[in-house]
Amino acid sequence: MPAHDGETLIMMGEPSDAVIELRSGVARAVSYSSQGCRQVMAFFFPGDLIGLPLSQEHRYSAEAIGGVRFARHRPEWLDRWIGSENQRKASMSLAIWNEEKAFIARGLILGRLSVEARLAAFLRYLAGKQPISDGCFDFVIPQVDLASYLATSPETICRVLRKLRIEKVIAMPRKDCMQIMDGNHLARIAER
Amino acid sequence: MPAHDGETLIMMGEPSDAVIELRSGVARAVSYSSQGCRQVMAFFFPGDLIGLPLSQEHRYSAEAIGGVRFARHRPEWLDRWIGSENQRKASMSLAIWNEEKAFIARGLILGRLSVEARLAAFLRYLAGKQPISDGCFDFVIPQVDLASYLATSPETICRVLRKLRIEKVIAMPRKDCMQIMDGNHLARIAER
DNA sequence: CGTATTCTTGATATAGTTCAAATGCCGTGG
DNA sequence: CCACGGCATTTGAACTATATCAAGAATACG
Repeated sequence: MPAHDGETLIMMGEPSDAVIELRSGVARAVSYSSQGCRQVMAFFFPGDLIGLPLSQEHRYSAEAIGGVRFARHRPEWLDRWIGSENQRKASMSLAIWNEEKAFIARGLILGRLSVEARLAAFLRYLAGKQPISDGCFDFVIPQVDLASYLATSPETICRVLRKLRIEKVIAMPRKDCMQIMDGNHLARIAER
Repeated sequence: MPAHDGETLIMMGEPSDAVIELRSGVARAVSYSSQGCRQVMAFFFPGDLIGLPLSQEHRYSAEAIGGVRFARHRPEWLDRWIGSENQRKASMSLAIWNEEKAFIARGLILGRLSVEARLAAFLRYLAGKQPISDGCFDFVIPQVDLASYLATSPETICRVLRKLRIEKVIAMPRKDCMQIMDGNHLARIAER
C-alpha cells in the first residue's frame, strides 16, 4: 500500500494491534508530549518493522515522509514471521533490537555539543541506511523534521548544510539528493 | 557482589557472555567512540538487567557509580529467568524493552533546546526511578556524568542546578540528596 | 496560476562553551 | 589524627554558537 506524504501510519496512544512493515521510502517516529510538544524521535527505512507490540499502546506515531509503500500486519503475522525466520527464537529479539538501535543512534548523535557535529554524525548514519547510486543518496527528510530530530532550529539546519556545501564536505545536486564528497572530513566534524 | 565506585562491570566490545543484574546503587552505560570520545548513554537502577546478549559484543560499557551491588549471570541463566517468569514468552521482550526505554528516555530528554529544560526533564525521570523518602531521593550521579549524558558542560550543570535551587524548584540538603520542591514548576521548565 | 509550504538569509540577543582559578571534599599514607 | 594530593565542584570573565524574529525566495500542490 502506498501512503501520502505526511500520512499517519500508526498513532501514539492507540492499542498496538498492527505492525507496519516499511517497503519503501522513509517514515518518522514522532512523540507528542502532554503539552503538545512534538519531537521527531527516529527515522525508519525500508525493511524496518514499525509498532512492535512491546506495550499495550504505541509509544510514538509513525508518519510517512516520502515515497512510502508499506504493509500493515496483524500481530499474529509477527508470530509467523518469527517462526519462518530460520526457526531462530532470537528473531523477535532481533526485530526489537533493530528498533532499539534507531533510538540509541539518536541518543549518540544528540550527545554531541555542536549542531555541526550532530548533523555530520546524522549524515553518516543516513548514508549507511540509504542505498547509494552515483555517490548520491535520497534526502527526502524535510529540514523541519531534521531540526526536531537534532534538537535545533530549522534555520540552523539550513545554515549548517550551506556551510558544509561551501566547504565541499557534501554536495546537493538537487534538494532531495545528498552526496558526501569528503567522508574523512565529515567524520572529523562528527567527532566534535 | 559489591562494586567499587567507578568499577567497570561490563566492557564495550567484549563478547556478551554475561548478564549483570543490578541489585542496588546506580550504574552508567558509557560509549567510547573510535576516537576515544566518551559519552554517557544511560543510567541503570536496581532491578535492571545490563548487557543483554542482543549482539555478539556489548554495545556499551557499564560502570558502577555509587553503592552498587550486583550479580553476574551466565546467559543460560537468562533462559531460566525467562522461563520462571510466569511462562510468559514475552518476558525476554520485556527485558529488552526495559533497556530500550532507558535509551528512548535519553533521546526525548536531549530533544529539548535548552539545558535547563533537559535537566528538568532528567530530574523528573530520575525521581520516577529512585525510591523517595522524606521527599528526598539519592543523587549520586557526578555532575561530570550528568553533563555528558545531557550533552552539555559540567560548569553549565552546576550553574543550572544553582539556578533551580535559588528559584526553590529543587533543594539539595546534601550534595548527594535531591528534593523536588515545586513539581509543577519543574514540569513547566521541562516543557521548554 | 495562485496559494501554501518549505527553504533561505539577515540582524540581534542570549544561552552556553571555554579557559582559568579558587574552593571544597575525600581517601591515603605518614 | 593530620597533612597531602587528587578529584569534583564552584565561580568569574570572555567569546561564540545558536535561537529567535522577520522578511524574502523558491518550491510544491491543487
